[in-house]
Amino acid sequence: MKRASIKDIARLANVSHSTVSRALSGSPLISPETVSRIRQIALESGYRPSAAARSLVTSRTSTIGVVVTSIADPFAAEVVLGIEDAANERDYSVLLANSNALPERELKVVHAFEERRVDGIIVTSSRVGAVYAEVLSQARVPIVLLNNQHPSEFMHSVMIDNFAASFAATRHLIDLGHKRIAYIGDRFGCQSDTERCGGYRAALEQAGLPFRPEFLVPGNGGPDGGATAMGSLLALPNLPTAVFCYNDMTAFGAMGAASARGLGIPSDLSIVGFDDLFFAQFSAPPLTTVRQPMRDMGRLAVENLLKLLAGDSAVPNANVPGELIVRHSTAPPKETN
Amino acid sequence: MKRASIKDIARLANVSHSTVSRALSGSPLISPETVSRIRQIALESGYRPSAAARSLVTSRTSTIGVVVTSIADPFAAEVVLGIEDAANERDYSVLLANSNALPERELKVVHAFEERRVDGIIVTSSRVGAVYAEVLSQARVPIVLLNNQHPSEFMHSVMIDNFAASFAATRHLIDLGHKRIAYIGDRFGCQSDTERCGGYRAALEQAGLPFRPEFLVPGNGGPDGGATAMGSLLALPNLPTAVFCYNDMTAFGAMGAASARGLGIPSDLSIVGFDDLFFAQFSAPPLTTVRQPMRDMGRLAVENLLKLLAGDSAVPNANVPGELIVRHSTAPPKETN
DNA sequence: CTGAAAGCGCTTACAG
DNA sequence: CTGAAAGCGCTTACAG
Repeated sequence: MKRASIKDIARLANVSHSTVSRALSGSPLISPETVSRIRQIALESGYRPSAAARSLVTSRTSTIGVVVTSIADPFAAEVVLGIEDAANERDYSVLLANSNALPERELKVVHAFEERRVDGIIVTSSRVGAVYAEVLSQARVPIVLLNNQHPSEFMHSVMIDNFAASFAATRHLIDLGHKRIAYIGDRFGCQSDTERCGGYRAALEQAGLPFRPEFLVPGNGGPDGGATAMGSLLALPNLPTAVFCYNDMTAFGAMGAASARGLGIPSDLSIVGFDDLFFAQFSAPPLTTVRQPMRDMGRLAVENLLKLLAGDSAVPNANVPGELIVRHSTAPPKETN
Repeated sequence: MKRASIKDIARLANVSHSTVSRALSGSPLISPETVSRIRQIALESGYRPSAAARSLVTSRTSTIGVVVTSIADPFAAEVVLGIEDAANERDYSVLLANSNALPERELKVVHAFEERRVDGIIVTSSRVGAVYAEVLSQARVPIVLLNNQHPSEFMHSVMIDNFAASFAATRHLIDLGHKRIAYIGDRFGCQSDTERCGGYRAALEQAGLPFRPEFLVPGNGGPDGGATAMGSLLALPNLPTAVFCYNDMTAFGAMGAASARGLGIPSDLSIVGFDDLFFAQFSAPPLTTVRQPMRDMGRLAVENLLKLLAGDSAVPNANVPGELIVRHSTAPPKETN
């Protein structure tokens, strides 16, 4: 049994399908009685307007495309929750796609979004390089990048304030009395990493602490990278007493590696993460970290996207502050040297 | 600048738009030269077919709707990753919606899916009651429930084998020498909970161990529920030496509460979870748990949905085996009593 | 207040 | 092998 169309309703109501269309869309032209009669019939017949037919004429789909590297990444998941909530409130739907960081997938995803004529696109914490930026802009719709480098003036962005948050995280360690503080980063060259590292170095400098190149080691954003990086830090002749990590995942891996070598956290080594994933409160020990308001950032991304869609030409890029959450992975250093 | 349509290509190629349509869709009717000429022009003009226009005539959208309670739930996120991967491989897109366990959201989501004419729907680990089942079936498309009760014969389901997996988990504790084993469940009445509890009791019975009603306490699927439940367990005059938890989240909360009261895990108390979330390896201590192949279950859900869509009337409900993963939250009990 | 007509961008019988 | 025509389910000027 096919779905009822506007024509079916028209027949039942003895009016033209134009009238049905108007009545259902709340046009003030139609008489109140006609409207309620038509609405009643539509309700009874389980009528649902066809979004496809409507968007064919309005050339809007009320859907937004969201690309994440992987929805299984807890950061992305929280952001997407915020996106979907905000979208839903405004009667937008979200088309979700994982790029898996594969260029061919990224391409395919954008094609799918183009064919489905999404009204706008949000890209979350992927590494949007120049090539992908080019591909994305072919979709000719507003694009909001979340925690991404913003390579082009055509793309709006929502970013955590990496510099200030990292400064505060490092400052926390310094205030505790640490003088030998290391930084485990992401893969080299990613903008967030550069900015977080910048905040770390600025805090060191402001406190008059020397910057030691051997205390700066790259990771890969995951626990394995954190573990490996911690390994090379622990091979140093002079160990750090504290480590600021690019993100929580990195910190989890780093803590695991340090514990495995018999170091107590925070007694021997303090650790700070970045993100405040849900699990940061359950790690061993609960992690001191910088909270990113992930859901709010997701919401903000859709709000700004919608403004862009509405033709607002002056939507400023958003810079969102982080918040230091002190838990049990940080403490004063053992000996004051 | 508007997107090129089939008519624009037709004009450029000096053919009718019917020919363009056929050439682009690979119809064998069109001569090879014409096909490649048209394809070339389409490529140059950045042509993308309009999914809306196509689905208006084919009445298929190549879109599947996915409802989760919350995408921020790591279980749901892993499942959705599997769903999206499998869908993408078959050139389907996924429309994602969070119900937040709110009836009005559930209703709205289904309406959105209906208007967008999704080809099928997957509902993940929500509590699909009779009312929602009714609402869902109004969409008149195939529905696959993942780890949900299957209230109607019209809905296909993919389920973890709760009974066997819980039996194995409890059996592991028994083999370790535990005789006083508690179970922290989900909210009362959920089917997964009933089945997991069933496996627990069957293992007890098979080992000749008495079932103690006071060792059976409900949670709520989250860490807070696990913590509360652990609290009431620890108030008992005779403590259990091991606790099997409904899921990992519950176990995390339970472990936290036990540790907070000075109990060593696993020295004083063994804990087993269910799910094997990514973080189970990073908890304090790393959690012994039952692994659900979440991504594969997601993939299976779309495979079966697509079979249903293809008109296959005999797609059997899937029962997926879990796998016990032994980590460090379980050990033999202290004193053999 | 209501209707007839055109058109959004496709696919697909029906003719040739 | 190709084209003209109809139609999918809507919205929206244009008339009345």
